[in-house]
Amino acid sequence: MKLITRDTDYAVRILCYLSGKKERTVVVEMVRELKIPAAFLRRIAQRLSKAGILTSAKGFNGGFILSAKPRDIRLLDVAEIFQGSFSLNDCLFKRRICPDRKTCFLRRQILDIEKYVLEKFTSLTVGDILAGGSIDGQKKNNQDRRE
Amino acid sequence: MKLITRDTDYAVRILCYLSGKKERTVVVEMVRELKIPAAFLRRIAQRLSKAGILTSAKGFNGGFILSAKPRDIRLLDVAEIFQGSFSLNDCLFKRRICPDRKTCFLRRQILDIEKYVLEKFTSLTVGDILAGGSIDGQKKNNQDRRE
DNA sequence: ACAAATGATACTAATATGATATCATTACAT
DNA sequence: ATGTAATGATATCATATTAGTATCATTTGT
Ligand code: FES
Ligand code: FES
Repeated sequence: MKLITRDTDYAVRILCYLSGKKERTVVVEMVRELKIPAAFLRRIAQRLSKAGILTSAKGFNGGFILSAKPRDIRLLDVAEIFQGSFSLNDCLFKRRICPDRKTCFLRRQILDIEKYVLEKFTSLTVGDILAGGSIDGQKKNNQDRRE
Repeated sequence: MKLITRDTDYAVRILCYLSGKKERTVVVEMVRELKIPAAFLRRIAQRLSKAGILTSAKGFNGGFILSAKPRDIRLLDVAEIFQGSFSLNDCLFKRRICPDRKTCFLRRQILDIEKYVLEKFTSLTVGDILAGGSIDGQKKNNQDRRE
């Protein structure tokens, strides 16, 4: 089971890479550095752009650039582009099988987990990922708190 | 995204239903009550049986019965039968893309979530689900604690 | 021997994920 | 204005996972 799908994964990489850039960056360059299949990377960049996370420019000096600072790009927003909204309890009502969803204990537990994931993914930003990767430590507090 | 797949979901229902039975119960009866497609329900019961969670008997007075008390059947064990082991961070190493997994902050976060889910699913038993569904309240404490 | 049950297993269908390919559009440079 | 370098939009294909079906073999009580 995957919490993060490949597209999201690639998207995060792309965003991390672009965090180090001040100017627009072209797909071929990203491909060179990130080793992601070109056509796929392009489509991902396009979706990020459409979602407003990247800003793009066509034509000669075109390319992609972050629309916001790394620490203002939340993992949740990125993940939702590719994986839809995070709702973990598709479990039952969809097909109306659970006898009584109001009192369903299992459902409450899953909602709890969902809440936890949501909090993590909301507080986690591209900036955090970058900082955690190189600097390490100290960054732990802002997500060690639930509710 | 689903944390619990349909098979697991059905399995839990089956287990809950069988919790109310002292004698072996036959597939057709479960189908009648649970409205799960017969062939599918049967296959699920068989897998539960193979995993030792149900005990089965062939032939005339055959059927399925719980192998243990409801409160000793953990959701984790059930889920793992149908969904494999719970590891949420398939994210990267599989294809060796993440530059440095030792310091990867994102990975640490996902491991955190994984741990949380594992704890919930380990402490949650069929007994809890039953109790939560009918009695309500009071049962909350044993899973409101992480780590 | 027969009927009632599960055991084992192979198959099909639908959906989600991962990846590719192609044509349209824009923008700069000459 | 024309060519080229870029992204935009979209259609298609491939693979994996999930959901569900079908069938034959085996066991057991009467
Ligand atoms: S409502 Fe989801 S398991 Fe009961
Ligand atoms: S190791 Fe999984 S995101 Fe870096």
